[in-house]
Amino acid sequence: MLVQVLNTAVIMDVKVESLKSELKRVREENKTLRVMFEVLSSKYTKLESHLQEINKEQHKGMSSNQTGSVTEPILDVYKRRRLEFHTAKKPLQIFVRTHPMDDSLIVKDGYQWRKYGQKVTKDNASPRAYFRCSMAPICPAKKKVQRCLHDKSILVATYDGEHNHGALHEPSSSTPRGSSVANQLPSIANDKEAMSILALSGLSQTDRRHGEEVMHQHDYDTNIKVEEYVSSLIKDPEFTMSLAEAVARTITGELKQQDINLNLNIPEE
DNA sequence: CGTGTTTGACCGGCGC
DNA sequence: GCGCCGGTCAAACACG
Repeated sequence: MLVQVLNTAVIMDVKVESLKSELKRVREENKTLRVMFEVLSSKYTKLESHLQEINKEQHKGMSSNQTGSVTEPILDVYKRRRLEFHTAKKPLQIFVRTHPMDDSLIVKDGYQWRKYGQKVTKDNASPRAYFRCSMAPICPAKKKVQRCLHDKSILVATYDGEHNHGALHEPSSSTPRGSSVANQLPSIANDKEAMSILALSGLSQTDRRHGEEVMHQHDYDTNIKVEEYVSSLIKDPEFTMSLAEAVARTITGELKQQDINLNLNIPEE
């Protein structure tokens, strides 16, 4: 009799444990799906407004051009715009969050840069620093670094020209000069500061993990594409806002769940 | 002394 | 033509 009761208790314990782990798994999945949904709905809203804009333009075109010329179908216009967007030669911009107390204009990107000028521009009180690549004797690559107008802890690096040399400079054990920009050599793939680019946009833990996986590939071209994509997302206030809301909701949701767990006496991980 | 930074001067494009 | 402004040059300076 006693043995039977004990057996039942053990079976119940096992069931409770499996249910707890299942609950944990579902909670994690739910969290991920919620963030994904927010991202998707944000993109959908943006696309919808974009489509409306195109429709308006097409109506304008039809009313101003009613002499019988063939108007471009909406989808063709959209395809053409996408093509224009992707082929447009705009300078690459990356955003790097630095320590608030750090007032240097140093962006660690794996290349060796020599500063050749500094200017205060009209649109931004923070000075803009000009750098040239010093890894190769005649490398045409240049970059400009300036603090963000709205957030002084963010550095905006604008890249011009392409490097005419291949491999990135590996971190050197020797440190020739303390304050030199040339000492900023660590590869972007291993640089936590570079990863803060991702943190800027308020991405979910899942997205950050994905970002880290991508950034750990030792392929600079891929890194540049990721940075381009991330910086375009950062520049989109709608995306940032909806993500911030999603994260806030996730956090409040978790707090509520903790309350439920306390009431049910379920331990939180 | 070599290498990199700082900073005022200079140059060229652009708008009026 | 003129003035503004961003980008570059180069002499002076700093540092190890």
